Amino acid sequence: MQQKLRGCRASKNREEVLKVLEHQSCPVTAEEIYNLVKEEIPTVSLSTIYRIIEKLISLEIVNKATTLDDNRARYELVRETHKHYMICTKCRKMIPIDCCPIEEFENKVAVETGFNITGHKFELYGECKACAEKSKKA
Amino acid sequence: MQQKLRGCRASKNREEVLKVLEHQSCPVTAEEIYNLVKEEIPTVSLSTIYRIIEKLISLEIVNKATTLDDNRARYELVRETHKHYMICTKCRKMIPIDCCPIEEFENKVAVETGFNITGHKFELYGECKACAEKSKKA
DNA sequence: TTTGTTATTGCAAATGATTTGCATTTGCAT
DNA sequence: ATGCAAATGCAAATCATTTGCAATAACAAA
Repeated sequence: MQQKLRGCRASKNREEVLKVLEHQSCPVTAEEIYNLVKEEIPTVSLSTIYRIIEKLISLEIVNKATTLDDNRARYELVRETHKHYMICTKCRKMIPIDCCPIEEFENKVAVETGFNITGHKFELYGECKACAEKSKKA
Repeated sequence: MQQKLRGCRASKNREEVLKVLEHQSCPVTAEEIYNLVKEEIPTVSLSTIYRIIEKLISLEIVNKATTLDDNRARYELVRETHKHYMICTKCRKMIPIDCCPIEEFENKVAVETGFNITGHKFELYGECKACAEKSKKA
């Protein structure tokens, strides 16, 4: 991680944001990051979190993602293999999906359309097991 | 369209919103709808547009979509065959893609995970032809 | 270690999209 | 025509995110 931070000062806040992000298995909101960082550094402010995230995004260390009908952005570390998620429309839980059906499709579309494709976004929506149980009982 | 509107009153504003949406080939923002409706009904207010959209979504006549690092929601009519888009990261233009690689994948994931999948969202990002030309010249 | 430059920070206020309260108007069933 | 609930316009509220500014901290150079 560190080697990418050229031109930046190693602030305590940023170190802590990175530590928090490393422990996440699903994308988190700025406020969630804020609350987790605050446990270690109580004086941190939310705007600082936003500025750190902004910088990490510009360094391509962090990804921003928005989710259908949730109007807050979520962030996650850029990893070697990117992930997709199933999102429960009831409890909003995000469950990672292992594989990605898009990559080969991208090539096909690129050839057919001449569009220079650089990325994609893909999410599945539905009801998770736990919520399905609940609605059966009710 | 009309038959779905049970329990609702046929207001002029809603008729006009539906008419506007029928003429779109790509999802539009609330403000874009507002401006188009205002051409016919100058007294309409933006909050009314938001309320009409909300109702149309709950009736499953309209879909809401958010797009990568664009913080305004976009709306489109639910159609028999759903569409996906390529989005140019430079000019923000949305170009419809004909086919959908997700549907068969959905079934596979459903079986493997027990997740009851009801829908998905999928977008491609890249540079459109026009923007590619421009950056070559520069 | 001290010093100077500049990135980083906290705070409060600004912004932009969307939502809501409320009093008024309208559609439609009776 | 009458009454009631849905729909509306307006202004104010809300929520996530951004920004201005003055104070602080990191780090390179002396």
